[in-house]
Amino acid sequence: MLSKKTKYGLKALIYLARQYDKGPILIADLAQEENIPKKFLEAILLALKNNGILQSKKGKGGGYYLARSPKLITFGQAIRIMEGPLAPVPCVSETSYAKCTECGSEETCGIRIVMKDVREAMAKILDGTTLADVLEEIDKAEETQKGVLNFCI
Amino acid sequence: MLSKKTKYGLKALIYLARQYDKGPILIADLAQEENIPKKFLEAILLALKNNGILQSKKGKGGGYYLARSPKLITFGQAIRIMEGPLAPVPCVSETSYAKCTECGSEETCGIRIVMKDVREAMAKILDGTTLADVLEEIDKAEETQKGVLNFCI
DNA sequence: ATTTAGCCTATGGTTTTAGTAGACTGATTG
DNA sequence: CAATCAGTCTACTAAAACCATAGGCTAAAT
Repeated sequence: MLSKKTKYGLKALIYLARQYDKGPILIADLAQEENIPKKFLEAILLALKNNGILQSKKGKGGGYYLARSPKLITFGQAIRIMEGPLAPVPCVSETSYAKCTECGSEETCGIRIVMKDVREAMAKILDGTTLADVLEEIDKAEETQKGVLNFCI
Repeated sequence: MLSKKTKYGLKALIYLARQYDKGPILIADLAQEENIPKKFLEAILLALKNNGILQSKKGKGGGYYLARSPKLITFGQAIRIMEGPLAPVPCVSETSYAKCTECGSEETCGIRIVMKDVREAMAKILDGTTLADVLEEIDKAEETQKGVLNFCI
């Protein structure tokens, strides 16, 4: 399960993606708009900044904004920053491999064999989905919803 | 990341699958063989028993054994018992759905749209992989390893 | 110089994880 | 029947992770 931190972070990124090229957004506004504790959000955005996803401007007219186009930021990148590696076990992680403590031979570990597939399936989706993709999917879903609504009326 | 509890549990299940129809296995033996703290393993096996994956016999000649054929026990079943739902967010869980706290409209939530795909991909693998499958894959991997070894000699 | 708004450090509460201890119960066997 | 064996139950603890909150510091704009 994703932590609240990660969910907050993803919500913030989607919000910022929608406001892309509209200049810096205040933490306070973002927090209020998305119902996220302001101080907690500060820490999250800072982490995303320190990892190159966001940029910030201090002082009046300041705020946070995406470091690059929504087309170039993926869910995978963001989740790894906030939640850690995607891999269910460290020994199948591409981005931060580590030997499993007392897991005899790596090649013949049943857990590893299965989890390798799981990691790959997750990575394929999360590294293949950009913020721009998500905005598009949200818009599509909203259109569908509107259709349902009209149908009901 | 899988918890140690889950890894221990999976290891135990694979071990018991290999010993299937060889009668009950002692917790103590399993713990020693797989390097798992005995008391911790006790609790794990009990949970797996209470959820219908394992059965046990008390007294002399007792121990634990699979409740049914390794072909009928999947990784998905076991992981859900020890780790909880596969879904990254509760609102896409098939086995224990729950509304996400303050996630406005479910249909148009960007996080949900993506995580629905992730859950499906994971479930497809984990619910499609039985203990019997894993044993087979391990054997295959061991054959390959032996080949590598012979080649080196 | 003052205000604005992000940055940094510290702290606290709650929950989960990992593990331990010890008494209890049910089954077997001599 | 009693001794022994082996799983079951209750309780507890230490450490880590998670979810925040408080308050002062620093950089930028006017």
